[in-house]
Amino acid sequence: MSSESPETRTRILAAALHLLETGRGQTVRMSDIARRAGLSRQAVYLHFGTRAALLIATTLYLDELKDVRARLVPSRTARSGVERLDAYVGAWADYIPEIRGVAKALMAMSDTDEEAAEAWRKRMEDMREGCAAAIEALRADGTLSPDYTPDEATDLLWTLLSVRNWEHLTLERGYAQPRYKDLLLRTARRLFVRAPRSAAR
Amino acid sequence: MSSESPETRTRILAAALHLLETGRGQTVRMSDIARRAGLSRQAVYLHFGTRAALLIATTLYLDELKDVRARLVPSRTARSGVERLDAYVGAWADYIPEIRGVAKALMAMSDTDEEAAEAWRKRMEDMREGCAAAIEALRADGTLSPDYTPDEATDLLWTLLSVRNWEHLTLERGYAQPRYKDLLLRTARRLFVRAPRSAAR
DNA sequence: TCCTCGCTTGACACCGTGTCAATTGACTCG
DNA sequence: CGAGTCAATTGACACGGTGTCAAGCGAGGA
Repeated sequence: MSSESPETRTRILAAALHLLETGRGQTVRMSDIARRAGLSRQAVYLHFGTRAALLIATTLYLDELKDVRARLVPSRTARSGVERLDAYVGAWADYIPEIRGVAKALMAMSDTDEEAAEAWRKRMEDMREGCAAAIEALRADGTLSPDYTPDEATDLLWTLLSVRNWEHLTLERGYAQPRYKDLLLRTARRLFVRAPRSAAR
Repeated sequence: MSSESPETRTRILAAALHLLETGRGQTVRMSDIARRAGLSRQAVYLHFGTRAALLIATTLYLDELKDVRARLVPSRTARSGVERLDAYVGAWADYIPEIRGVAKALMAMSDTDEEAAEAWRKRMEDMREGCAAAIEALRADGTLSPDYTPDEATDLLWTLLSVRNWEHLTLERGYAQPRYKDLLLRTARRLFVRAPRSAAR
């Protein structure tokens, strides 16, 4: 078995990642991903059984630590608490959604599916070690903001990466169908005064 | 016309709000809302033309300022920067998603639909005045954290309320179909090692 | 008595996800 | 060289939530 084609899988992941990241806010259909990967829609389903599977695999495919590391040095020029918050939120905006919601989701999972929860706890544990290592590297570089102890920074990073993994799940991002977007914009301005449409004609 | 039934509309909104807030993470179908309001699904569509319309109307139906005000006093006991961030994020978790994304969404709108964008800008302006008034009241009460100047607090509140209005839009929350939730949990643990399903049998 | 109007029932189109069956074409191994 | 394997293909279809349409019903007012 020479051509087990992990590279095809990678091509799919790259296509998905590209579409998800560049077309931010755009709905990404399975067929879009397939087309960009130069494959049929069904080929994607052969590799990843479901859309959910593909999305999760895509987030795991990210070289997350590298991506995140570039953002980890918070602005030292921010003066007020609000400004610091603002800078923080700005830098991490894409990773923040429902940080607390993630914890709740994990708890909920552990209630309903012990086996899956265990797998995830393991994964989170691994990730935490990775975070600690990355933070240690940052500290060694002297690029870690002195506002944070290594432990604090590890906490932050870990939380944020957890979110990165879970945001597709918790927010169900990308499940919406495209037509809703337009509908939204078209109806937004008139619906606040809209009267019941009594039997037309 | 004595029974123009604005109260029916309110009943629908209350039903939607209840389901959206209590069943957090649960998908809320139009039929669910209708059932809880004691109406048929079509009656809901008569009052609000689309799901999007209903969601927007629901967020506007909130007595947002009152709701938010209870949360506006940040923890004074938090010591480190991380802890303060943590307390902040915890308190506002439900309002935070994609704070920056909201701004982007507004910008995008102004590109594509000038009229709608103008209406929203107007609305945002109104809301900002409301925020300033609320913050002034908080300051007068002495309940506003001394960490924030009134202007800063107004900024914060306004941003957060903008998000509150837009989260349903930007995140398309609630559009997912329920079966995906289960699929997600069931497939999560096995898909990372999943091999292509070659022609079965 | 008739008409309006809010609401009902029941059916249907749309469309993205996920499934299935049959086929193609390349590659390896006897 | 032929058989078997396997990735990927085409084409069709079921599912289910949103949104639409037509016809009807019943209460209240002129």
